[in-house]
Amino acid sequence: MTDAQTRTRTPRPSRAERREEILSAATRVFGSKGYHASSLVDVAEQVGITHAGVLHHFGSKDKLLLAVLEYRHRIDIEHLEGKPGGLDLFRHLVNLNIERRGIVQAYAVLTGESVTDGHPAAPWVRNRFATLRADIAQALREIVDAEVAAAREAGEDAEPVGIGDAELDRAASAVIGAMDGLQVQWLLDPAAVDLAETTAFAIEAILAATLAGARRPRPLD
Amino acid sequence: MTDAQTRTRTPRPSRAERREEILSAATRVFGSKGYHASSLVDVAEQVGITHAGVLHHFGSKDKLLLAVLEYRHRIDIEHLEGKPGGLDLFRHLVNLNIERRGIVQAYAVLTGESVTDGHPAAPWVRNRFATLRADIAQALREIVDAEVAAAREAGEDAEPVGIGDAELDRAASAVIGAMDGLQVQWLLDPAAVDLAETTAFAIEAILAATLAGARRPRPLD
DNA sequence: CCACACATACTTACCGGTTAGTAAGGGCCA
DNA sequence: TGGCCCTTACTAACCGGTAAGTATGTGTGG
Repeated sequence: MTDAQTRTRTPRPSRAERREEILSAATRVFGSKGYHASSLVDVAEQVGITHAGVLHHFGSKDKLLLAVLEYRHRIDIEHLEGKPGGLDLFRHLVNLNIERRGIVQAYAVLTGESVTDGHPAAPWVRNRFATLRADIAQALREIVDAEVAAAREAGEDAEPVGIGDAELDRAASAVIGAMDGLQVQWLLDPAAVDLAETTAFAIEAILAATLAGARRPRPLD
Repeated sequence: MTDAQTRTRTPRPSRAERREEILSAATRVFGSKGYHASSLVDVAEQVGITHAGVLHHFGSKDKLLLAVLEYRHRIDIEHLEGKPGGLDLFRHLVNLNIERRGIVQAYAVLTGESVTDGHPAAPWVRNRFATLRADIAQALREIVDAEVAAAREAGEDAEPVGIGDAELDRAASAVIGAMDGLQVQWLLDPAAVDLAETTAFAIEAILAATLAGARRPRPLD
């Protein structure tokens, strides 16, 4: 009151700032130890408060987890800006994971944990997979359509039968699966797996197989 | 004492039988709830004893976990008998997972959980990945060699440059990753993913890309 | 065939520690 | 002064692990 410096001197974090601090800490803790193995005390002492202080902001541990997931999702789409389509989406996905090991670990741990019975993150993860599957299928559709159109324009003799939604969904699931599975291997043994290279290889392989299926009626079997 | 029925009436399970009962129950519990979220009481009451009885047989919760992993591994290789090589290995791997959802869940949960800091199952899972990677790389080697030899014999003009171990390891990692990642998606939403079909598709795609790489110097980039 | 010695399998009881969540009050800031 | 942030203090539950006692065997010597 006496002077104006109180305004910016020791700005006690506003509610929103404090919440972000807690969310950031919780992301770190949940990511490194998993949800069940983490405690509110772990999270709280990283922010410099007590675990009751955390509960003051988020009510319960489950609610904090969901807030963390939403928080990460919000960050992700902020970094994404204008959603890339087609091949750019895959380039983006490959690069995204290399940036920070912590983020990869958080996703891998929480995703793996979510398949346990009645896990609070299960609905969120399920929904995330569905969205991701749809986005990737859409990107694949763009690539396949462009490729088929190019082949047709070039006057190829192959019949451009196109490709159904089921095949695209299948390919999208395979892409997501390869990415997630490789992340786990990489986290456990970084020296044994080159994450970026192997992920790119797997995606290219699936993409090539999908394109092949778009031209021929059926590849093999 | 008065009669002889005491001898065979309630034949208390032998040590080996009891241990198997506990291991089976622990597999079920750890698989459905994860390791950290499970308690020895959970396991014990499925066998009809107390948690101290479980500790009598296995010493500690960590040792029980490791015993469960070894137990499952032993069952797996018993079912495998003479190790199949080449394409048979992949057929086996695809079919293995469809048999029982519980087993898939146990592997998925424990594998995902193992990437947390200092998890007791981490060394075991890491070693399992290494072994699996080597086995699959070997199977791929057989397939590629056979294919290249056939192409050469057919007098193709393509240069059969063969393929290096690094490429095989990369492909093997991709195969394992796709399998594991698809299992997680399937566990979370069985209606959204056809596990067998999508896994087969992914493996075929990676196999085709590997074979393509064995003929041409480099596919794309 | 039996009695005794011993080992095994388990139970009951308890320990120290940790958990999420609640209640109430203190202190800072407008 | 009044409201918000957070701490202190606490509860009830649960955890893995230990210790000690008990029932159920099983092997052995007479």
